[in-house]
Amino acid sequence: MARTTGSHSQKTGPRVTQSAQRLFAQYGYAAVSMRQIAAEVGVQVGALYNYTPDKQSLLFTLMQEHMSGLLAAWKIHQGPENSTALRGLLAFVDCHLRYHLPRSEAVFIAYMELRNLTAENFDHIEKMRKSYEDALEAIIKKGMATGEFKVADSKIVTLAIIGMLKEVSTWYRPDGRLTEAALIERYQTMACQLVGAGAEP
Amino acid sequence: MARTTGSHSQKTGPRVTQSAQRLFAQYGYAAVSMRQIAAEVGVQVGALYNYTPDKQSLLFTLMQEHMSGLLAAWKIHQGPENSTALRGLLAFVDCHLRYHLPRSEAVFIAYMELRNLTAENFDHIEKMRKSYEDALEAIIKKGMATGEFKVADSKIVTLAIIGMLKEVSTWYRPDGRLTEAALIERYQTMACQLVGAGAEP
DNA sequence: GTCTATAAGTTGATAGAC
DNA sequence: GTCTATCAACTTATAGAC
Repeated sequence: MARTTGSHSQKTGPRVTQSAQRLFAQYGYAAVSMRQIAAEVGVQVGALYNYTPDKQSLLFTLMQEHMSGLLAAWKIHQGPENSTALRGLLAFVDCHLRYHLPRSEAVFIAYMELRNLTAENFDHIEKMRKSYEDALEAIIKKGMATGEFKVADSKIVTLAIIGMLKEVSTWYRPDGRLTEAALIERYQTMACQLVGAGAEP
Repeated sequence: MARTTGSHSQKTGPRVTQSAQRLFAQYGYAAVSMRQIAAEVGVQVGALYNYTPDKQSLLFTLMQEHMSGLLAAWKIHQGPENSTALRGLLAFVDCHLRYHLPRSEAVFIAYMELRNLTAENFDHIEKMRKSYEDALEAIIKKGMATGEFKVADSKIVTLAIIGMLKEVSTWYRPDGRLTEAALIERYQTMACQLVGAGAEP
């Protein structure tokens, strides 16, 4: 299994992705050069093109995998179809925060770099974002139908909850005042207040 | 009052600012070149430097004026010191949305371009942002003290309300389904729900 | 105040040696 | 798989003519 001198293909690939993620999150896609990424990985710039066809693909892959992971997490986490809307809402808040809080770099990129995607890459990501939003709105509408929730406008409340949850990623630190569990509980309470649901079960 | 050929100083200055604002909002600070701004203004690149010492100042001025305007708007809008916390909260939501909704470009820049500020420029803007956040938290704490609000954690609720309000700027369009007044009312209601206040007065 | 020309450096991406 | 060398195009900012 002798390899060519200097071959590290089992390691360099992931390192390229990780370095791109870190640098894009810190400085922004447009402000980061391929040479900076190469330096972070520890190779020369030409070597990067063994792992990505171009800079744009690096960004798209990061965002696409982040959103796929989020939708997959929700699919697993949402539980049975016949549960109550209240349980669905609590699960959504729980799932959202558990997925986002340990992924601050990917979250930052996902929200900040949409405009640096090419048109077709943007459409792809936007569809995924929309389907996530729709998952929450479906819960709200269900709760309105069953009478569990008292909501004037499902669209506005959906966006308000999403906004409230997104904001957490801008300040949360793992070593902060609140544990993750305590934080989730507070946001579950606030989500319930926004939909006019009594308390937690 | 004869002017030098090609002199348009009374017009070019504002146009530089406006063009920078539009382009930074659309493509991001790092992705926009001074040549692009010049082209949008309708001058050659050298002429821009009659109006700004450098590109960074263009960004800083835009953000600084946006935040100054916001704080000034709140100073006017907040009303008498001895009013109720509930009135204060309603005024805050009203003021926030009325200021932000017609300024989508400046809002976008203010939230997206913080990391492209130099360290000292960032500190300056961050202080202003913090004082705005503090204004809301003061209202929440007052309501907790008077018993108007039932809130477990003033910091978290402050951030949740800010997050909910910020999110509006990502989708609001003046020609949308809801009038500005109707929108404000819905967000006032949701803010009241988050602080555990009864209804609007 | 605006222009053109220029400085000095960076960019994304490719070709070919090893 | 990685390197070096290279490309053409682009970057911010300045100098000096008009």
